[in-house]
Amino acid sequence: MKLYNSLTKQKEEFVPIKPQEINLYVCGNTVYDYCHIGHARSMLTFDFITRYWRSRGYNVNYVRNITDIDDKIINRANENSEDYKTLAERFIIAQDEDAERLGILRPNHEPKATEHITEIITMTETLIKTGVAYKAENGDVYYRVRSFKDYGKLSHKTIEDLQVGARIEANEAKEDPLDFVLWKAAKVGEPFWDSPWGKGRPGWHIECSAMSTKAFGPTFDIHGGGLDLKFPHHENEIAQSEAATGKPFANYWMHAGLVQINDEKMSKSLGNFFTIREVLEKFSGEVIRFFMLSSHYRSPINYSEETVTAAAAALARLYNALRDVVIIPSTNCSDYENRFNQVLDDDFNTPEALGILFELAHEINRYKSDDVQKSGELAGILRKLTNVFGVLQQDPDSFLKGSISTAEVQKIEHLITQRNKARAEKNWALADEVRAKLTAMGVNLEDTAQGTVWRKV
RNA sequence: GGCUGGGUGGCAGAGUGGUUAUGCAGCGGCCUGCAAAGCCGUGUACCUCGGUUCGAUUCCGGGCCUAGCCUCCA
Repeated sequence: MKLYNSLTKQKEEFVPIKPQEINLYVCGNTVYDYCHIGHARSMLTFDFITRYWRSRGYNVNYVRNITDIDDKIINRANENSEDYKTLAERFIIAQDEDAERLGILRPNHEPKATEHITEIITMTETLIKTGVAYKAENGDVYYRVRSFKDYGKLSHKTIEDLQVGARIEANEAKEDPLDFVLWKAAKVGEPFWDSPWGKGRPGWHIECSAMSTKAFGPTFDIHGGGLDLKFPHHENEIAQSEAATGKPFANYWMHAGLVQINDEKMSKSLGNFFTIREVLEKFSGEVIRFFMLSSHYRSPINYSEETVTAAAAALARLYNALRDVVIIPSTNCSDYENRFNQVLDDDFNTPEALGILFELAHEINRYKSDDVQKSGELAGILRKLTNVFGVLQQDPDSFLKGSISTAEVQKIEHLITQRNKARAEKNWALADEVRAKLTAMGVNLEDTAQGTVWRKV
């Protein structure tokens, strides 16, 4: 298995610390709003990776944290005159709903920052003792970036590089503009926890260091997250954790590419984002999944109605291949499966794996009419492989017909009956007229040997 | 300005030192009352300039363009 490691900027042979066991920590969301499709991409990427490794027999311990205390949460709660905890809980529920609709499996563990205050304080104390952190006059505790000699090893920046761009903000009590906050002194009216430095709350970066260490110990296999977290968040995590424990932090770093809108990064700060629930009004979760997995996880992906519509058409082709085939479950390892695993073993090349799935669909279609056994077996393989993608597990007919009301189905079927009657009478004009009506309703007809079948386009 | 990526056919998107990605769209054919779906066939695609090589889209160097990071962000 080859894995691209952001730390070394190379594909490396992946060797877990314990054979067949993988400890994976991924930065989750700050829960102050609904998730957008950028969050979806990150969640989907690591969901896929987890599913794939499990299919290969690895025991994956997947931990994805929840940041439930943060400036943005506090601000939003104030705006709403709502308790920060209530707000966070609300959006955690929303996130779970969104994830479920995208077919994202629950991680093994979802630690919350507010449940790790003790660990955070302990780690911060250690850092102060070690001399890499200090309490400033304003009550904040900062990390002394220059004290960590490897600082920049993940983002491949030097202290000098960073210095040029560093901004010095007013009211900051840092020794150096590069330093970052570990503990924030509470302002009036803000939620707080008691600490050796007074009432306050944790900085963002230390949360992940504390939670990952709590979950896995000082060193673990993989740390993941969106590419935008590489600097400063992940860089700071390394600085904190390695200074505190004296041991290497994560062995491999994986970063998911960003979702773009019109070739520009989508983010809340730019205001050009779509929430998962907005997108789900137009497309099914399965289509979104398929869309996200159709480009490589490290590449940027352009979200637009056109690109997702194309993905929907492609997925429909796969379902179409499965329609009217008696699927024979695949038990042994086929050639297709070997190739499939081979490309995925190369840093999760999902687009190439998809190519194999389409090849399979093509073969199923070819054998459909004259070798039912063969096409059934191939269909079984297709079903097995797409299970890893988390798509193509529905009944083909249900997928192709979409989720529509029984009343509408009845209406459609009534029109089809009408048309078939006209066809039997060779009244082509009427038949075509009825079909035009159905087309207008978004219904596509296929007259097959077994009768007329329909689907939503 | 510095640091990372990327520039592939109409679009999306893999990959490779010489031979088909794949999907959508297009074109011709089969099938069909006509369609649809499917099948068969079909595209002188690899930013640019040099270098290495028998041969480069693929390796190396320069240039141009583009995205991300350097500030909260999946």
